Amino acid sequence: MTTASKPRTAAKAAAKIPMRDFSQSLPMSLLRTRESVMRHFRPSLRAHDLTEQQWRILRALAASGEIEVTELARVAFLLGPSLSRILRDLEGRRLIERRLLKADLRRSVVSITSKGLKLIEAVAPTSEAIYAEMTKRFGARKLSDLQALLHELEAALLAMPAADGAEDDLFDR
Amino acid sequence: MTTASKPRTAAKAAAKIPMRDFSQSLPMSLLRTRESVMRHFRPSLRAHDLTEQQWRILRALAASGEIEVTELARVAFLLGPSLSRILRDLEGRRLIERRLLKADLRRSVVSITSKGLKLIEAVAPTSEAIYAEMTKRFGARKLSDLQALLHELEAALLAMPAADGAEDDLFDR
DNA sequence: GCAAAGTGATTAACATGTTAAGTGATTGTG
DNA sequence: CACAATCACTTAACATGTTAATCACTTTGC
Repeated sequence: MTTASKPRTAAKAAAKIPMRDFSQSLPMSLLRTRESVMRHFRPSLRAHDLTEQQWRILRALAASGEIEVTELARVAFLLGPSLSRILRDLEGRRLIERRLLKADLRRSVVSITSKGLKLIEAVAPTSEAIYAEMTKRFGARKLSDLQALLHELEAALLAMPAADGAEDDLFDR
Repeated sequence: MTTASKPRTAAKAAAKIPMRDFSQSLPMSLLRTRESVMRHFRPSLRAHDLTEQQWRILRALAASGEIEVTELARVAFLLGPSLSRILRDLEGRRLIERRLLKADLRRSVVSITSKGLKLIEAVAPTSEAIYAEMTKRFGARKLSDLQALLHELEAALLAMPAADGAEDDLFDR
C-alpha cells in the first residue's frame, strides 16, 4: 500500500499566489526525467565502481584524447572543484594520467590510460544496449524531437540575460 | 583565445567502440538544459538565502498544506536523508513547523509557517517573471511540447525493467 | 627587471546526492 | 502477548555541487 492511499490533506489552498503547479515546473520535469533515465544506467556503472561523473570524464577523454583540465570541465559539464577531486581519484586508480605543459606550468593535460580504455570497453556494451532499449521503447523519432527541443531551449536561454538577483530593487534606479 | 583554438589532438579515435557522441547523450542534454534553466533562477533564490531544494520544499508545502515527511520527499523529489537535513535547517529558521502524529509516533507532518509563506510571496513574483520570459522566448507551444515529451519519456522508462548491474556477465561462471 | 594584475588549477567550507546503518514505533504472527 | 519483521525517519559516511579563497605561475605596465 505504499502508493495506495493519498493524503487527505488535499488543501492546495495555502498559497495566495497560485504559481504553476509545482510538480510540472520545467526544472522539476527535467530533473525527474533525467533521473528516470539515469536510474537505468547507474546499476551498470556501479557494478564497475564508477559514478556517473567518473564515467562522463572517461567518456570525454576517450573521445578527445589528451585534453586540458579546463576544457575537460567544459565538455564533461563539471565544475573545476569537482573535477579536481575526481581526477585525483581516477589518477590514483590509474585510469587516467596527467602531465604538465612545458609551455605553461599552470596547465596540465589529462589522458585516459589503457586500463581506463579497457574499463570503457567493458561498460560500453551494456550502456549501448540500455540506450538502444530506451530508444526502442520511446521511439527514435520522438527521442530526436526531444533532443532538438532541449537544444533549442538551451540556446534560447543562453541568449536570455541572466537576472542578477538584485532585481529592480528600489534603490538602483 | 580561451575558446578559439580547439585541441589539435582531434583524435576521437582513441575509443574502439564508437558510442554516441558523448555531448549529445540524453542524460547530458537533460543536465545541460536543466542547468541553463536553473542558471536564471538561482540568483533570485540566492538573494533570499534559499537553495533550489529549500525552495522546492517551501513550494511543495505551500501547495499542499500539512504533509507527511515521506510524501513531501516524493513531491519535492528529494531523498529522505537530504530532506531530513533540510527540514532541520528550515525548522531552525522558523520557515516550517513539524508535529508528531498521535496516531503513529513514527510519523510527523510538516507545514509552512507564516514566515515561510511571506518568503514565498517575496520570491514568487520574480520567479514567475523569469518563467514568463522563458516561455515568451522559447514559445509556449514548444514549451508544452517539451513538457509532454519529457512526461512520455518518463512514463516509457518507468515501464522499462531496471537492469540490476549483474547483466548476463559471460565471465562470472 | 619587478611589482601588480590576471589566469589555471586546487583547496576549503558547506549543502546536497546517495547508499547503508541505526533508532524508535508499529504490526503481524505464532 | 512476546517478538521478529516492517516501517518512518534520522544519522553516518563518502562523493559531488557550489562559491570563495588560495596557490603557483604568467602576463602586463611601468
